[in-house]
Amino acid sequence: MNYWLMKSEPDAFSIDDLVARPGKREHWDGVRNYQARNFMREMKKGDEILFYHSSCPEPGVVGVAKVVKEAYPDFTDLDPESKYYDPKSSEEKPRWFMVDIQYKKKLKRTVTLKELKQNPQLEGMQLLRKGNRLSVMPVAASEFDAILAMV
DNA sequence: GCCAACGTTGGC
DNA sequence: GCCAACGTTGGC
Repeated sequence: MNYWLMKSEPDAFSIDDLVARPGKREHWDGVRNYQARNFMREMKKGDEILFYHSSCPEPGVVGVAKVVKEAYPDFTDLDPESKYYDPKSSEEKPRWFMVDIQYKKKLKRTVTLKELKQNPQLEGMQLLRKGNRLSVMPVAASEFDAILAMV
């Protein structure tokens, strides 16, 4: 099994929004970065995901989800009304992909970015690299465990 | 709101 | 293929 981290702005879609969805699952649409897309295509059913809140008063890891459907075309890129519309995508040659994720748990409290930076076990974590802007990225099993142990 | 650090685009 | 200009992300 592999581990991942996915960022979401809680104003747009929070861990609580995931809980409120039917079946506590949701398709992760709107990723428009090739590296992030490629990571999503590597995801396997059952992989676990750290749910991260970004661009908010307290950025950090807030919960865990799992992959319940592997990568398939992100249909929002075909919809001219969508803000994720991409005229260069087509049904025959989809450009963007998404996965479905399902809620697993919410942490008792947010493990903040600040704390992550202070944990020596997490040195080298991709999230903490300077200038990192990826919204989807791999997490080492040891990092995943270390973060959950911080709660 | 600022700004660093990217990624993308497009002219050449 | 280079690179300047531009747009976006995301912490602060």
